[in-house]
Amino acid sequence: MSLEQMACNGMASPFFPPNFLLQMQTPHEDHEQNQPSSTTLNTLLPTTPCTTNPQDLRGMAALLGKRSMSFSGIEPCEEMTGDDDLSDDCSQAGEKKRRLNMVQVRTLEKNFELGNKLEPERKMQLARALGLQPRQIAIWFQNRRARWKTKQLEKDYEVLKRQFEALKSENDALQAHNKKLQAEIMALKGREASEPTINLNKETEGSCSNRSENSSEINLDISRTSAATETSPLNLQHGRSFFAASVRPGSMTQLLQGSAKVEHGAPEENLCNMFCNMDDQSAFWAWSEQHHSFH
DNA sequence: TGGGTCAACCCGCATA
DNA sequence: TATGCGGGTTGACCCA
Repeated sequence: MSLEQMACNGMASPFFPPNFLLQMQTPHEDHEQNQPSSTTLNTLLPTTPCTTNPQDLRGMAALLGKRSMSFSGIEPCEEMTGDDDLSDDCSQAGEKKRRLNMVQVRTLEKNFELGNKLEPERKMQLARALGLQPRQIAIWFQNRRARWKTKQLEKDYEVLKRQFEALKSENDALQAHNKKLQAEIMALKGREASEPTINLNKETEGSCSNRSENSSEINLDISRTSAATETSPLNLQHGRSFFAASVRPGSMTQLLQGSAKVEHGAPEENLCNMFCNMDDQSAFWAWSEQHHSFH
């Protein structure tokens, strides 16, 4: 006999004491546990809940939670009456979906907090304690993980959006400062042209060129720089080098390191990809705009 | 009545 | 090969 069959028949698990799950619940929940649980309800309700119209059970189900759910939980096989067609997991074929009651959901949530992966023993124990099929427990954990991931993605997106907007405003300020410096250079060049007698000695030229190489945000090739600036402030040919040079040293690393810590590594990887592959900026902007009304 | 939520299912993939 | 998981989807249910 398999574990699932044992749970299906309401047999005790060989791995955990019978009060394993109750021990994990808070006193508050113990109080609620005094309310009729799905298991104790079995003795209060007709012994054929699966064949009873769910609408008739809503009044009783309302006792279990704020929302008036239909009575939940597929009862153990031994509770089934007659020789209704049963699927492999003891549930009735064509049965209507029923929401889990508040006690079941709370217990499952507590267990999810303990660990979002479901070991077979825990699954069987939960199934037995909550009067659900082991498959229902597994499905609930799968769906719960999916919901958690969705929430996490929403959080990551919000963090990323704030960081991007901060970075963009910083970039705008630097662009403005760059333009101002270029204007000053233009003025100096104009003055230099009007005074051709001034000669720069070789030492000065060398230091000047070195400086221009080291501080790449000031490009003395005015024609090229201004053209690039006019067409697009973030023209990637020049914009990227400008971007890399103008952002404070390590600020990008800090930005990425400061992103939301998540258990799965993918979002952090995506962060890197997003910033490292900024060639397709139009796509990034479109995505950003598209997801603006995420909430 | 349309949209949101959730249990349940299906399919492909990874792994022991 | 059995099992579990993730992603996507379906259908029941609830609510404004």
